[in-house]
Amino acid sequence: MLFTFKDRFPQLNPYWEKYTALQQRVEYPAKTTLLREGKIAQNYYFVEKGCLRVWFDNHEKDTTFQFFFENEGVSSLESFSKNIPSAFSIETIEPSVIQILSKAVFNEMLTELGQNPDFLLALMSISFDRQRHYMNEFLSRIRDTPQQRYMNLLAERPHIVKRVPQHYIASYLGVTSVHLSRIKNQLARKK
Amino acid sequence: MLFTFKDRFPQLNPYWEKYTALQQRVEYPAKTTLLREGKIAQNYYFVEKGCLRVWFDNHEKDTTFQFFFENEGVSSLESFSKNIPSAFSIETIEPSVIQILSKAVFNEMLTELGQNPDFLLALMSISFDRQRHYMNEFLSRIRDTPQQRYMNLLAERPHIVKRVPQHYIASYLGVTSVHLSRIKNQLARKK
DNA sequence: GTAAGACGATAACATTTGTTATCAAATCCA
DNA sequence: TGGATTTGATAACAAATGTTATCGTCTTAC
Repeated sequence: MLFTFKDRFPQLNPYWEKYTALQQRVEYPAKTTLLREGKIAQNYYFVEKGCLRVWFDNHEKDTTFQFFFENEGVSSLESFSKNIPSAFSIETIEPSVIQILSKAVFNEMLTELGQNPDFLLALMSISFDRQRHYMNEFLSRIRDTPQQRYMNLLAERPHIVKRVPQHYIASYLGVTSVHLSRIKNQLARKK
Repeated sequence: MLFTFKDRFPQLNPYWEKYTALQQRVEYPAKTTLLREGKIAQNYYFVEKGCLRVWFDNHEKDTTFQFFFENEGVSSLESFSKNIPSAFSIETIEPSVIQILSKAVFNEMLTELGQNPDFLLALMSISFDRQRHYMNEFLSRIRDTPQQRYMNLLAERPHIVKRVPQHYIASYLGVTSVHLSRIKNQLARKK
């Protein structure tokens, strides 16, 4: 699945710095697809400025399941490492500045660091964290009403609600944008 | 999460046989709780005869997310190995004969086999399989309508529909038993 | 600067699913 | 065996959510 590297394991930062130099820095306009569902991931993307969303095609509608902002990184780890088609797409929401780490550089990194226990432990830990993250995402979809999910988002990650257009929020909550409008209306009324 | 051992890795069966001897064999009536959500798992359960369901409390309702039949084994691996409260309950559906592997024996096993790469690889592989399994379960809940989920179940695991009471099937599909009746009615009509 | 498109609110209506209640059949158990 | 419980179907109604359409405002692109 997805993974995020930088600053999660400070002991790895020296290594990271070395490979940071090998990254490409690219500016993309809004709504640019970086990775298309069904394609094989070739890069790891690190957000310097702007924001991304990760989504999959759900019978013609789209289901967003994560947003990424400055200083967060993302790839389809499964696709990236096993050369299998990605289960989701990654695209920019705002015009964004992205640092790209290519698979070639990543593989070089793996070769060099693959024997380093810190590195392997970091990889595993990242992998487990992501598993837990997605498990909780999905559980929340089953347990909570869209309204509860929206209130959680407001309380815990208000920056998302501020920066992301409402129909993507709706797609993340699992409802239509019309219904999200209703939810906001109800909440405003209650106050 | 849950995990299943036996026969998935034939190369481990010799080891398994040894510990099989240390299992307890217990008969339980129907609807007996083996592990209660919130408690710390003390055992691994292997179904010799009968069937189990795994479920969690979802705002007073129950959400079933897996069934286990003969020759399948289950525990809350996270709870079991990290001594944290289990996220779900395990209970019998039919009167069942269960083989119990205690945590003490499991730990002994770990000590003895923890250096065996086959064993470690097997553990990791089992863990990844389960992750994928639950990911797909949850994805199916988001992507598919209850009717599609029911048809999948009929097509892919008809034994479940045959043996498990309908309200558990409904809880597994994520609908009320009343609605499952409606779904069955619609499907019958179409034929 | 202006036209086109994106975004968000709202209304009217449709569809899906839940809730409660009732009934009949099957099963359990004492 | 016979009463209690479980299981499953169905009806009537309620609640949640989707669909389509309209409108006003705000952005974006040229």
